[in-house]
Amino acid sequence: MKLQLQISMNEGLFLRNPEGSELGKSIIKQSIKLIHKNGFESFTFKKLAEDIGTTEAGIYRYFENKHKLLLYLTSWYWGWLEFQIVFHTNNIKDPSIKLKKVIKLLASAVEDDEQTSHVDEHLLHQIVIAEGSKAYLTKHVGDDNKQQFFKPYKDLCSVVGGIITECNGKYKYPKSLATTIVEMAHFQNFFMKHLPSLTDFTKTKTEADVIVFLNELVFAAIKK
Amino acid sequence: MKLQLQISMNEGLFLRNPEGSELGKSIIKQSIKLIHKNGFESFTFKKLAEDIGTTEAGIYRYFENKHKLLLYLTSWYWGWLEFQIVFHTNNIKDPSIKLKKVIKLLASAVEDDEQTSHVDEHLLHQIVIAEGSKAYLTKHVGDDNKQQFFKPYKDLCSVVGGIITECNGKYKYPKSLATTIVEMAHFQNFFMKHLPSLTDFTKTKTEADVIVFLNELVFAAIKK
DNA sequence: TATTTTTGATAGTATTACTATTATTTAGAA
DNA sequence: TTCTAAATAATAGTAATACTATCAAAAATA
Repeated sequence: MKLQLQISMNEGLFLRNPEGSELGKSIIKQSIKLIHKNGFESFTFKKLAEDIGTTEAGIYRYFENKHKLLLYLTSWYWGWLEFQIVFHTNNIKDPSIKLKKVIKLLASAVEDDEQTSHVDEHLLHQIVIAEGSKAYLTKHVGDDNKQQFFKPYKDLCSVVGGIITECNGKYKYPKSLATTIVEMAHFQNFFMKHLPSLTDFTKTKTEADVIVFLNELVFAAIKK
Repeated sequence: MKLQLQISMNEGLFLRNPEGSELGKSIIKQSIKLIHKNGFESFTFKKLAEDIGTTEAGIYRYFENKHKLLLYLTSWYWGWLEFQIVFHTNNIKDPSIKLKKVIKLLASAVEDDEQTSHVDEHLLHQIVIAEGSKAYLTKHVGDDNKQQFFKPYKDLCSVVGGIITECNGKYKYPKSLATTIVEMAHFQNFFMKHLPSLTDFTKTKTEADVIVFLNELVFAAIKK
């Protein structure tokens, strides 16, 4: 049996649902490759169109602009990650073990998931590390927020915050700690790779170190 | 006596030193206002030139492109902040008190500093919160790093890391904790303002809460 | 006063970020 | 199978962006 994982997306993010056609799926697939390769700044719909073998206007029928596409990709990622977390922490009773699992999932390189054929989760994870914050670091963050574009991100943080509260109901900053974990899982990975002197992981340069750092940080903070 | 604080800048950031002329200083002054007002994405040299009353080509004589200008502004900010930290923690013996002072300086809204007439530190602080990470979240982060463009940021983190080590010489992750403090001081402020449900500061929405959160986080982590 | 440096004015190019139109292909319903 | 509607391809065009180049005027300096 082959299961297809479907992530429900905010309809405001696209003009036409890319999941609904072959062209749409190849827009997603190739945009991930292209953004990963050249970065979001130099990514254009024209280059994407050439890559796919369609026209610029063809892409615009699906996405209003490249920022919406970035929001789509990051939303997809956060939705997917929330599912991974819920799935992998299912049946775990002990909230501390759950939280450790979550940190591991957040800070580990992701393997490509066969359940979602047109999305390369490994590349997408790298994109979210390097470009993810650009989704909300804009002047229109307020408008985008009103349209619920950050809901998947918020939902994920909320899940993590919930587990923190399960660990220690008296801890006063579960949400802020959750966002700290999520952001730092990415930032420490980015720094380790590109500006290693900002981290303490210069020798090994492995995600495992980031995980230990985050674990110690979090469990010290919520210790009863 | 009026002291003028001069921050030494990496020469690779500009083509002509903006500190050296009136036009240069107004480029700095107005770019801060304009980026603060409309955000970095919609900021162009043309608009800046119109604001100042010079031409696009006039700006290009000082800065190669707007990314270099952003690097210039953020570098200036980190240099200035490092000075503030060294200055305000001078003579403090107890490293814990020092660290608290640092967290406060990092997470507090900055007042405009009269010592630097052409730079509005308050606006610049807001810019660094909202746009600062775009300075290194690029595909050319490696090249920029080779040219030492992130030295001021690294130096600041290094100072903070040093104080952490003073507090507890056995703590294994002083650098990563330092970058966590620096980044989160900004991110929590950003989230508080724009995506408040990601934080626990929804009622008061004040920096004071961020400071308490960071203090608790940091001192729990480095507790002996 | 001569000369170097800095600025202003103008022009021009390639690329980006779109919009619009029409023809062609494809897929589904009758 | 044929008709119809939807999706795509092909082409064209525009305004703005991100620059570069040139030359004259002004200002500073020697």
